[in-house]
Amino acid sequence: MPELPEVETVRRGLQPVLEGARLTRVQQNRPDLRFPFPERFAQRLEGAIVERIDRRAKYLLMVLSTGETWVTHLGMTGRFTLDGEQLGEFAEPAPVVGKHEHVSLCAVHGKSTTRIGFADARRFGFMGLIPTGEVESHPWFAALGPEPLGNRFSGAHLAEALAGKTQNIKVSLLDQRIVAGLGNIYVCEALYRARISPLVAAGRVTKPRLETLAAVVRDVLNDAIEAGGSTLRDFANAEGGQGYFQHRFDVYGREGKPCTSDGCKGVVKRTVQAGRSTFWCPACQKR
DNA sequence: AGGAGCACCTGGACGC
DNA sequence: TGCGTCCAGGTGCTCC
Repeated sequence: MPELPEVETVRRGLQPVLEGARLTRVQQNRPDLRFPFPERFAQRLEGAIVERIDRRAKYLLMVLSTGETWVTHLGMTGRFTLDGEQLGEFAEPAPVVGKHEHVSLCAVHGKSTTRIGFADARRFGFMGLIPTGEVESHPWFAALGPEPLGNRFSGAHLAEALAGKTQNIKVSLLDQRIVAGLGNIYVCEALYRARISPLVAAGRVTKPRLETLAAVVRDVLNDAIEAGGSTLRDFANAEGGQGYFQHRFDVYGREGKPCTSDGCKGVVKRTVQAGRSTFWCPACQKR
């Protein structure tokens, strides 16, 4: 399930193939994903050169020579494949490429051509084409909070954004207006590392603890990006597509298992908040 | 206005 | 084995 680190891993994997490449043979296989594709989507990509690939929160931004930016959100199960091979795989079985492939195209870079596929079984992903100068003001981006790995994200920012909030800290951190790009997994992991209870009201977390939280959010994301990088290297080195990477989490998905903290006798608990599973250690995360 | 709840979608896990 | 049920979850919508 792609969260920010997985999207960043995919970005880095696409970069050498797409940047500077001309898009050809673009094929769109259905009218919609989560939302309808833009009008004349394939025609507007055809022949364009990808100037660079950026990322904002969990969105990939392919900046095109045509003045438009091709925006892709991977949703839950969106994935790019290069020449039919999986890119940036995380703890999931190899996909059946083809069955759910909704977009395919070729990236021509000098004399080499790479076939790129986009598959998305659950179709929670979506794509857009936005004039490059209007990306920031587009509804998908206008209200987004700061990048958790950027300079604007800090304990002070959290203190300001969460002041007076009675909503619990777990659900608040999932709010993309407060910080953009955190999903369920890394919010659980970050709260665990910061020893903050997911149940506590966001506005009641003290400033020093928010400083810690901001720091561990960066750590947890950077660790995952690093792991993703090694996944990509393994993937590139692997013959026959072996070597899928099983990302390790301290609490996520570990209900009933012992807490991994030194000396803690706690057991990881699953609690549902706003319809989402929260995994946490009630012994370590007391307030 | 902020927050809660739900729709969207499919595959995998699990129980009988 | 096969069928039914539940669960995963990011975003955007509706409703209070």
